[in-house]
Amino acid sequence: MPELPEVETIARGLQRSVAGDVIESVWIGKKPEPLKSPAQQIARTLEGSRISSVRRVGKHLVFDLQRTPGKKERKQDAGRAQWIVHLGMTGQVLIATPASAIPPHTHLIATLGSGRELRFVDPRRFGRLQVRSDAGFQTSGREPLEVDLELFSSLFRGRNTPIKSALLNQKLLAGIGNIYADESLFRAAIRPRRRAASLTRAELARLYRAVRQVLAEAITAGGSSVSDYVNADGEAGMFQFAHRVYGREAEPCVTCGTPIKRVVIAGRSSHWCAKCQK
DNA sequence: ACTATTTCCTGGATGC
DNA sequence: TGCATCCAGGAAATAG
Repeated sequence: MPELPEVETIARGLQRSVAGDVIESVWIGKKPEPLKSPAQQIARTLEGSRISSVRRVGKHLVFDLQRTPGKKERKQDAGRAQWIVHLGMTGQVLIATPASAIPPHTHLIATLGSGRELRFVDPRRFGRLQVRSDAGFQTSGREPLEVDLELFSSLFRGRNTPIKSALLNQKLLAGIGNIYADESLFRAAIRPRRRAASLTRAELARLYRAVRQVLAEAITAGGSSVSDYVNADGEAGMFQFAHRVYGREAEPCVTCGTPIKRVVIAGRSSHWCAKCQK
């Protein structure tokens, strides 16, 4: 499941290998597509654009594009556009050669000036593609690795929802998904069902630290490959071997040996240690 | 204004 | 062995 560390890993790989390349042509599949913008508009925006950079915003991949400036566009956005990819559960953006077999559930192929292809593959079609004719894509949620403790704490003030749900809420923090929410709460020794507003200053400080630590370590490890996740070069990550609670139901806690519990919160499975987390 | 629940989607695992 | 059912979950939509 691509969350912040996985998307960051993909973005870095794409930035390294396709930034500066030009999208020459685009093929978009026929079926009901995982598109937020009309297919024609996506194709029109991508074709002929130079990829100036690829970066991550929350769980989104953002391709910054440079096009031949049109007359009607505002000066600051002259010729600028963006291609935004949300990978959902099973989405992949892969760099491939035209000769390599096209995997099932390939929804978009962008042929690059360098002769390679960028392919968007997504079996379950939870992913979403969109384009913009400016450079203004943003998320309302804050970047977990950029906020300070005070702002981080203020996001949870007055919220009666479980802290697990609050961590998953992309309008508060952008990029944390089920894996890193569970791992952060374990490291902070906080139970997932605790009401967000009930956390003490000390607990918020521990959670802040834990979130940053977990995300940073996961990025270093190239992300967690639990189901389909691979980076832009098709390689798996390693952080799944460092998970302390996620996916470890009934296995012994790495700290105290108590079997890890699993409960459903807000429709998501939550893994935690009843002895270590309060 | 918040919060909780439902829905979308398909491959892989499980059960009879 | 084969077929049906369940499960995974991000985020938008819907309900309360």
